[in-house]
Amino acid sequence: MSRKPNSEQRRAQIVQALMDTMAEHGYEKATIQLIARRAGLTPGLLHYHFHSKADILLALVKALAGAAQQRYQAFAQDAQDDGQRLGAYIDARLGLGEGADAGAVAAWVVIGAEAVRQPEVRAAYRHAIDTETALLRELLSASLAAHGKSTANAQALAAALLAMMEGTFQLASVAPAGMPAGFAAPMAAQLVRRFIDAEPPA
Amino acid sequence: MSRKPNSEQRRAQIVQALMDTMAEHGYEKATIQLIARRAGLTPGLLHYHFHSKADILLALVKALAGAAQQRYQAFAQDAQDDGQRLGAYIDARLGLGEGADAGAVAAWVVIGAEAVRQPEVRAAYRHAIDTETALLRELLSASLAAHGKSTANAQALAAALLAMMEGTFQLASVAPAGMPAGFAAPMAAQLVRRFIDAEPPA
Amino acid sequence: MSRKPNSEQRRAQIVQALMDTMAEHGYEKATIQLIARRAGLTPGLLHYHFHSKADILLALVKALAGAAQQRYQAFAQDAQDDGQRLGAYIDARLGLGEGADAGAVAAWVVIGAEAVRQPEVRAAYRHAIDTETALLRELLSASLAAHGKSTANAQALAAALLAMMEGTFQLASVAPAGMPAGFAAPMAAQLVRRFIDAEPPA
Amino acid sequence: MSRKPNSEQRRAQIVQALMDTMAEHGYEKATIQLIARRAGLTPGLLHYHFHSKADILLALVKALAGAAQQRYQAFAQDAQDDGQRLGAYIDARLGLGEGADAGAVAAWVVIGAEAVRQPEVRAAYRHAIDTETALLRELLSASLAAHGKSTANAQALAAALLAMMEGTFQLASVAPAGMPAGFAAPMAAQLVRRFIDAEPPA
DNA sequence: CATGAATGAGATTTCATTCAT
DNA sequence: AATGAATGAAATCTCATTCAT
Repeated sequence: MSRKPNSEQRRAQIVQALMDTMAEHGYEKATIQLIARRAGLTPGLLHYHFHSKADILLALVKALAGAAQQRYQAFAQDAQDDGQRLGAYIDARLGLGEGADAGAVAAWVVIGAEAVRQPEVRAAYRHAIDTETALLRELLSASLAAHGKSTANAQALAAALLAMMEGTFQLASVAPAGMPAGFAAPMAAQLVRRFIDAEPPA
Repeated sequence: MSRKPNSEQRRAQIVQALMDTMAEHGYEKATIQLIARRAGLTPGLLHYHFHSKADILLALVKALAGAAQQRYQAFAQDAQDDGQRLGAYIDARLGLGEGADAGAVAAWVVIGAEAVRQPEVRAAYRHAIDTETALLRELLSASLAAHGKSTANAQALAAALLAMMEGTFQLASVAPAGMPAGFAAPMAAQLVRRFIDAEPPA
Repeated sequence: MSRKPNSEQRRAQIVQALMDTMAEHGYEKATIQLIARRAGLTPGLLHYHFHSKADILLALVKALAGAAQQRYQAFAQDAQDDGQRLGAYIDARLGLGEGADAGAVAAWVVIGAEAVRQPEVRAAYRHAIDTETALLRELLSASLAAHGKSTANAQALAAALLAMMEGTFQLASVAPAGMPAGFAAPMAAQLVRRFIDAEPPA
Repeated sequence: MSRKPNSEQRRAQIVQALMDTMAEHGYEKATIQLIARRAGLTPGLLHYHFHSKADILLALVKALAGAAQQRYQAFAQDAQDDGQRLGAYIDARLGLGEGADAGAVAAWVVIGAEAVRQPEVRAAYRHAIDTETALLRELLSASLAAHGKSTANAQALAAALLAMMEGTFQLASVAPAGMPAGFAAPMAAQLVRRFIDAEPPA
């Protein structure tokens, strides 16, 4: 009798098409026409499933943040101690393993710039950053404590590490020359390890 | 008795207005009308002094890169050894001292995203990054050598440090909550110092 | 054992939903989606029961005209003479009694403007107006005759009175400040009575 | 050197074109394209001089209200007493003399319906109505007083008369059959005169 | 140098209508 | 009867760029 809803798939399809298009053209030049064409849909249908283009962007921000969380969960599954969990986190974010996606990274960079001007994007971006910072601080605090070190600098170290990650995404997207692919994760891990080793005891 | 040409002053005025406007609205929404209004000029005059809007953006990229160089020079003026020069660099980039400019930082973030899609912006952005990397590698190599350490990792460390800086700009522009203002420079310095201390000898 | 067709009920439901939506959003902005939502139906179903949106509008015009007729019939039921019938008419149109409906009035105003451009709406609107005029002229003629007055001006007086009613709907919908609620009917009645009293004898 | 501004003429030209187009097609179907074509301009230019289509409509409301005021002033110029001023007012609004404009009347009807749904139009419409009501009440009070009558009903009478005018515009635009052209003004004048004559003394 | 009106291409968005289920 | 996804035409609005003055 009634038609079977397929909105969820369609929405995911559209969000994915925005990501791909944005990675190539930026947000403004990722026109509804282009996104629709890439998704194999008509422009009108995009506005049937999303109120506005900005709404698709918000859905993408949430999708990327969620995917990052899942990626860490997958990487951390077999971790046995705090040090391994921290390593898993760094690998999940900076490593080249399964699921690394240059398009997603480029889209994330573009989102970071859109967050400068779109309040709603900024809020979603901040929420993702805050969640990451909290997780990272937790991991760092655990590692510091496991080595009998003070955790006073855990927050600042988390922020610095997160900044390094965001910056790595930026440089990887635009100026990949400087650092050989795959060096980011080990270097970040080493910086953290040496920092922790040199911390004063608790 | 010719009238004194004021082109250079006008161009600088326009570039500055683009920077201010971009920091608030992003690049695409920084319309010629808005830029002109902010500069106290008329739309037509902008195209008299610049061939296109993209040209103003390129001029801005170069202006910001040049200003960063100058800021380092000023900070390094009184440095007495390699360690102090490295500290001066970090302070010039991440410190809160004179000349720190939230607008310039936000504009730089937006430029980073435009570099994803505009080849000419990407080239100018890469050139700035490459110049920075070379300078930073030089400073790190000198510091490593001064401590009798191997300089093999200088390039990778330079890249990581640069990434941290770019990421700090991003987070400062959009999600300033995580790290207290002014903590970025000391934390970066400490990460570098401990890394160097732990490096094996040359 | 056939299922009972519910078309008539559905049609009435849809027409009512158009009226409510129009009173708030006007005709053009009363989209099929909005009307359907207000009726608790789906967009597709509206086109199952009506060929087009314009058709729903025509049905509404007729429904409102018919309701006005019924309202007069109900008010005039107990009238004993021509003067009471005329008073019943004025009360039915301008009074605040049972069945007065701000939404219907606002929708009628919107219909009046649509009649400016849609020939079919104009025809239906005119038909309603002509019917009203004829009835009103009849009532006025009877009252004039009952007072031994000439009925020569009955038509013009009917037109003036009808104009006052349409204008009252307009002002009540948009600028209700000027006249206190409930004053329209007595004032109209008084204007008519004094006009009739001052008419020359037949 | 600089270009001579012509915005005022252009704006007036555009407002006039909206009025003509609206009188024929209503507001929604008076597209920017149609208005531009009627004005002999390009669509882009309309948005250069007006922020939005709604802004053109607001300018039209004000222009029509202002024109009505001027028309009364012109008609009342030679009036010698209160009765003549009142007559001048009725003629200015309902008469067929110089400056009567079927297009303006139809546009005003459409504006009245737009006022139902657009708050800014409603505000401008109300302001015009309030101004008219105040003027009319003043004229009626003066006439009543001049005849030694109570002015207690001046406000209600003014409202009724204004409603009659608005309704006459409506019927003239859509259902001109009922009342012969030119009968509205005398009938309105007569209704008022007989009402005043029958009022109790002050 | 400077002005600001003008253009035109292209973007987002709306929406009545259709139709497979 | 009913659903709701899908379409495509058309609307408003934006904006870099041009150009007469």
